[in-house]
Amino acid sequence: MRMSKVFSRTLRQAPAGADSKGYEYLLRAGFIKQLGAGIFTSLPFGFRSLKKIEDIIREEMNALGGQEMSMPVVNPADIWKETGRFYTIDKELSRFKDRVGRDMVLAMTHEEAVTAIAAQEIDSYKQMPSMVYHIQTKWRDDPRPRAGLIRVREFTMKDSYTFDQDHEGLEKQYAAHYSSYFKIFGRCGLPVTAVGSDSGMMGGKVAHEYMYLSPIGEDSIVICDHCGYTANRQVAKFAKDYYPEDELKAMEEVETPGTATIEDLAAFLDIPKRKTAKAVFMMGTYTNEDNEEYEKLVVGIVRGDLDAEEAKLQNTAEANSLRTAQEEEIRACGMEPGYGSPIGSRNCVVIVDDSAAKSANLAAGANKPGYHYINTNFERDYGGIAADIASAYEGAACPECGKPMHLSRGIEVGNIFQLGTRYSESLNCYFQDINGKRKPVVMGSYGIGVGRLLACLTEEYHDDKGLMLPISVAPYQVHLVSLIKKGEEPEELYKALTDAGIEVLYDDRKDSPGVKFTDAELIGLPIQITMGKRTLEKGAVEVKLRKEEEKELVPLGEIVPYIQKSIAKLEQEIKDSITEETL
RNA sequence: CGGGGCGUAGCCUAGUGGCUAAGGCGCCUGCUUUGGGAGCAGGAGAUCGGAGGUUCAAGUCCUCUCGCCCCGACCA
Repeated sequence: MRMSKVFSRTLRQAPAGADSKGYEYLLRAGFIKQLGAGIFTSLPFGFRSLKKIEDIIREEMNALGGQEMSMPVVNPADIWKETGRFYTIDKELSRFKDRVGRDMVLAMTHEEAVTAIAAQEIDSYKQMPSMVYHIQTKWRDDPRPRAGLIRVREFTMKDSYTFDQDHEGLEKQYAAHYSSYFKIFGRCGLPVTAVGSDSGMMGGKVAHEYMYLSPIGEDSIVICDHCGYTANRQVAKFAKDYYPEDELKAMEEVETPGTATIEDLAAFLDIPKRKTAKAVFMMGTYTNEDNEEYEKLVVGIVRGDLDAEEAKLQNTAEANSLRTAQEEEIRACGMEPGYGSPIGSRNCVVIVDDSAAKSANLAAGANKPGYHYINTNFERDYGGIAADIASAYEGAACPECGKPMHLSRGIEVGNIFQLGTRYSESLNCYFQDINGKRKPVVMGSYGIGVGRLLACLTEEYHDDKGLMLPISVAPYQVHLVSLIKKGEEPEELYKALTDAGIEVLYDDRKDSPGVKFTDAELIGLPIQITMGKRTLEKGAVEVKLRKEEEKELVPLGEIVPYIQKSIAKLEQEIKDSITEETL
């Protein structure tokens, strides 16, 4: 490709709003262009990188026996109604009506579509195990897109789906994906950590997320350096201390003026925070049998020294979603904000973290401003579901080995879910087993955000001059900078390299050397060749790797094999860095 | 959905009631220049996001509206 013909242009200044370096360089180097909030065009450079990522994914999916296909972005709403997600997912799912008034949705994922198709294709155990995938556009009307390609509304996702006759088969395909994903991210050069995760709207039980650790990440993940336990904070377990006591003391109301927070209460009563119980009030959205939505107050109780984890609370409460409750809503259920506890409450779901359930004689709100009870005890004084709803914190004890864990920020670039039979049952995707028995197909679902992966790579691979993407995903392999005004040498070299199958971006522009060098660093192709009068007189060109400072003088006659060797070496470095990971 | 910020040429910005909206980068033409974002000369490019209003006069003030960014809520 000739720089003089490239459709996009490089920018000297970052457009306003480019808040991270990776995003800034993607814009400045002309990889992407924003069209609306969370809506981006991939310009030719960006498109080439994305295609390379897709090809890596494609190869690895094919290696697992996946069959590529393509499912439609627009789905009839019926199938989404059958699985219930038409009703349980909020505005993130865009709905519209076609010309005759039929409900339609823009697919934000394809469990419904793939299951509906599989229901027609699969009817025998002999057809499984089976796996299909596609790399396709998704639309999710996220309330707040941000950080360039990290969180967008329209994006490309690889999603694969597995079909098995039993759970054992699913586990095999799941484990195969688990390893395959490490290979994919490894081949792209992206370091990732797999963490146990919340299955969220997907349903199902087992799920992992692949996290690129970065301070700009929006997820908090918990890591035990000692034994390797990792989990998204939304589901992270940790070893809790309990404080049972032999004697359950009598509950007693005490006046505690101005103690609406746990800190104030503990100080006022002169007790440690762990001797108190904290209440969080959320409004949960539920769906009844007629698919009508209704709200119910969800009360989470955790011991005062811990915090509640909303995702855990939502899962335990089996709510579609949670939002912070307003004061009137709390009072309507017989509780008092700031002085609240489930004692005497009504019409609400009470979830009690085991930290509070298994600790005795805690101080809790008396549901009356300025008053608390002391010596409250779960089951004696109030009921509810005992579960783990506490949030893991920096230094919390590992649930596996007991050593302190730490928190990190991460960006989710991929996820894998064991769906089970949730979708096959609701969409009637059944098969006959070897005994002729009808059973629902056991499914798995596996995603990778292609654009987000590129965004993470640009966060990982840049310096103060621009991008430096790994050769496996860079838009071209070689940047040929010509400083020659007259003569056919640059054209000949460009042709020789291209003829040898090397991907070359050839800067044939009339601009000054400074402009060309700066652009070459900004775009950051892995290998840079400079052809100038200075070295051409000696019959040589200069070769430099983007990530290194040293320049090499290479005679023109040897340049093609030299570059081929450099490419092979860079590719080998990536291969060598890939570690095998198994579940 | 709550809070904050910003919309002036492809990009960055100035202009805070008064003459024909200013500058830098980029772009076009010509000449010169060519190993680190060149120089000179000439030129094109803006219904100042949109609508309404106040005023003798609005990019500037007011109202509404649309869009974008950030924080929070939310989210695979």
